[in-house]
Amino acid sequence: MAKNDKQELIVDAALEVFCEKGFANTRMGDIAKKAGVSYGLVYHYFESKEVFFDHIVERWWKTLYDMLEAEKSSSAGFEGKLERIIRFFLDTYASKFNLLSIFITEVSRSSLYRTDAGLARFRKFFSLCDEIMAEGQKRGILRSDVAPHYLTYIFLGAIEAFISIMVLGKEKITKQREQRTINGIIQVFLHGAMAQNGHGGTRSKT
Amino acid sequence: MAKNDKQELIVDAALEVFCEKGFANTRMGDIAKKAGVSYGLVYHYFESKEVFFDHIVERWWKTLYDMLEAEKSSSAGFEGKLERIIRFFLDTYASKFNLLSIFITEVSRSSLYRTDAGLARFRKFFSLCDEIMAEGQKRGILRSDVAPHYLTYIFLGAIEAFISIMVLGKEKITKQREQRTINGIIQVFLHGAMAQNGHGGTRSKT
Amino acid sequence: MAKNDKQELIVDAALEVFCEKGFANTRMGDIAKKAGVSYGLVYHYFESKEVFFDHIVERWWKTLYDMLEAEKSSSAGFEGKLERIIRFFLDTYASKFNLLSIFITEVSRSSLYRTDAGLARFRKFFSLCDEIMAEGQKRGILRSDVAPHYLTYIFLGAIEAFISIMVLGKEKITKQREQRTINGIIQVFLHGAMAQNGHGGTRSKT
Amino acid sequence: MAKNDKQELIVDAALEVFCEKGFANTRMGDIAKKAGVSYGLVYHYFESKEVFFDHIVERWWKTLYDMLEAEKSSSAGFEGKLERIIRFFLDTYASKFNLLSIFITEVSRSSLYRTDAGLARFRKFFSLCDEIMAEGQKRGILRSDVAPHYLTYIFLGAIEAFISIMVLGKEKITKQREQRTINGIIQVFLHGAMAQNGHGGTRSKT
DNA sequence: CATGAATGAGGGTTCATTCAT
DNA sequence: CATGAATGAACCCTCATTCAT
Repeated sequence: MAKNDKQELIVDAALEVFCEKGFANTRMGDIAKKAGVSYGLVYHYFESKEVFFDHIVERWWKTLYDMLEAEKSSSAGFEGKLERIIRFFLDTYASKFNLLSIFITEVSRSSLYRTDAGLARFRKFFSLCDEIMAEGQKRGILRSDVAPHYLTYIFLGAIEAFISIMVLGKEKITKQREQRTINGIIQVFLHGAMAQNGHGGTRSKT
Repeated sequence: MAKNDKQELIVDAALEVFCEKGFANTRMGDIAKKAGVSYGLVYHYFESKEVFFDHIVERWWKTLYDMLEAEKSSSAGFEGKLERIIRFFLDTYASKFNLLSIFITEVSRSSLYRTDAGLARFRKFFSLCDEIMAEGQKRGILRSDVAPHYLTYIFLGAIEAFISIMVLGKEKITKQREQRTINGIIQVFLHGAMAQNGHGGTRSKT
Repeated sequence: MAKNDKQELIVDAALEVFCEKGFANTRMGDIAKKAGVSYGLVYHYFESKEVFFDHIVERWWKTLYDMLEAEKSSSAGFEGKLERIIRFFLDTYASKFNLLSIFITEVSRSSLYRTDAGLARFRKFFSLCDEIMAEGQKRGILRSDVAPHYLTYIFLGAIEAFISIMVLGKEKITKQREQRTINGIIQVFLHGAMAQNGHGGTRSKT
Repeated sequence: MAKNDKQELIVDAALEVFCEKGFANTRMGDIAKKAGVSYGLVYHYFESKEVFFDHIVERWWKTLYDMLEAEKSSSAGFEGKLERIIRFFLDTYASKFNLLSIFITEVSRSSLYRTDAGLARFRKFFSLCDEIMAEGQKRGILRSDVAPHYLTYIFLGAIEAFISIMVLGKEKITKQREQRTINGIIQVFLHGAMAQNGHGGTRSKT
């Protein structure tokens, strides 16, 4: 446990530093200093800077996949799935800002991740969402004249844009704002941005 | 003219190398070599690697702003504006892949750009789009129960997600695919992803 | 102790190289090679070439100040004080040639030291000597119709000229020559260069 | 004449820049800019930075030698010779500060000048003064129990110390101060720093 | 004479990584 | 486990110098 304590200490420090300075500008020494451990101990646990970073990112991808898998398998209502996906990101923003910030600024489209492995991670993320969209189509909830991955791009793109702006501006999030954001995205995603289509105003004022 | 030739040569080489390797992994020597000029000449034109990169990025931001300003001021139909915005990105993808790739992977959310100046660039980009959306609301085309910047996030987020996937996968784009993408985004953005709302299938099969 | 060993090794090597080539023509690699350590170790102990040099120079100034402070506070005879000051420089010349050579050629009047801080160092050096001269005046030993700092300039100027010539010519110094030099400076400084003033020949033949 | 104009313009600019930044920190471009000429023109007149600097320094040495030769050959009174030597430096300080500053900080003891040629320049300077001192001894004015070069060191050392302090502090010089300085140096040099030796107060209050 | 674009060797500095203690 | 001294390859940048125009 003492072992894991130190290791966790280092990981937490890394999250902070990677978030604050970015991968390229983070020194292994910065992490050690922030964690309050010696220089070499970081190398005791992680063989290299890159492996260390991958370790962190990998954990995040897994969390993301797990969440999406859960929604996919779930028998819950479709709109609820969308809501939970959005809420997942917003909750993570509130509780693990560093992690989400790293994901947005260093991973999601970084040139660091323009390898086959990186592309694969990314595609799996979108694929899982595709399947949820396809299921929505099969259930007759979503229109079928648009390919499911188009729906995915629009839905995830919207979420990412929101999160990105929040991350870059280090904005605060409140429960109220969270709900407004969820409603806004779902409203427009499902019913469109056009006026007078008869459902826009019924749900909420965003 | 001979003067600008060399400088342009260097800029083109830089676009290629920055695109291929990313800012952090680009060596000034790589750029010089690719441009077929001496090491020092790069510094004759650009005082540092960072300034050089900024120069490139700044030109891009200006192009982007100009395009959005033009749409904002234009008296054209609203849907046409949306279409031209999307088309702008897709055309740039086709004609200046390197530039757009750099924008996506190194700029749009990069930690490099998490400065006040960087944030300002970003906000101006979103702001201009906000104004177009607000105008759509005033014209009665867009629903008014959603704040304009929400619409912006969804619209631009969708475009960026499309472009990102294309950039990461280095995908080819055809005229046909371009049109399908434009229609897809506009359809879902304006009319929503839901089935049986009566306008989805009329425009095109995507 | 092993720790200080390496550091001391590097400092000694630096003294040699700075002395031989001067600050501007000294390469950090030269120092490392001369010390028999790796390139990076120099930077482990000293953050930059300039800081390293300052560290060396600072130690020297301190030694100099300490010596002058000691003479100032001492209750010894005035002529003895002058003699010990001169002897201090000649002894340092014999035992730490490199250090004194660096002081003469790189510090004492170098443009490197034309900063406020550099000027302050210099003035403190002269100030301490001023006080000793002023004390000599108060004791009635030195003439009072000349400002003490004039006396300082002449006394220290003489020492520096001697040392400079020796440094530039890399001359050997013997005990005999040391004593002759001390006598020569003191004789002329105290009794003047004129003939037939009745005290020139009594002390020694220089 | 137009030719010499440009050349002189460049030399003057060089004096300013070398004085302000020192040899090592002066860029050929700085000189060109200060002179208001193009980069390459400096090279049209001076084949290299070092040759350029030598050219400047060489002119100074010649001026110095000429002055000392003139005093040596002159049949004027000995004390007048000393006075004119001191006055020469003080006048140069007033009229050609840059030149004298460069001499003090970059030449007189610089490691740049620790070559055989440099040492030779220096020795010739001292030698000429030696001869004047020897003549003073032969005339029976100066004491003969001290070797002439000792007298030289003390006399020139005093002058250099005065000038150095003035240069480092960029001090102003007035006619009055000039005379006081001359008297002070000559008084102490000739009659010594000791009190009650019967000639201190007769000349002036310094 | 005059310009300034072009060259490229060289130097200071960084920092991931290793390893003896 | 833990430390931090030690390594050295790599990279950005400088700037004296050349030369075509």
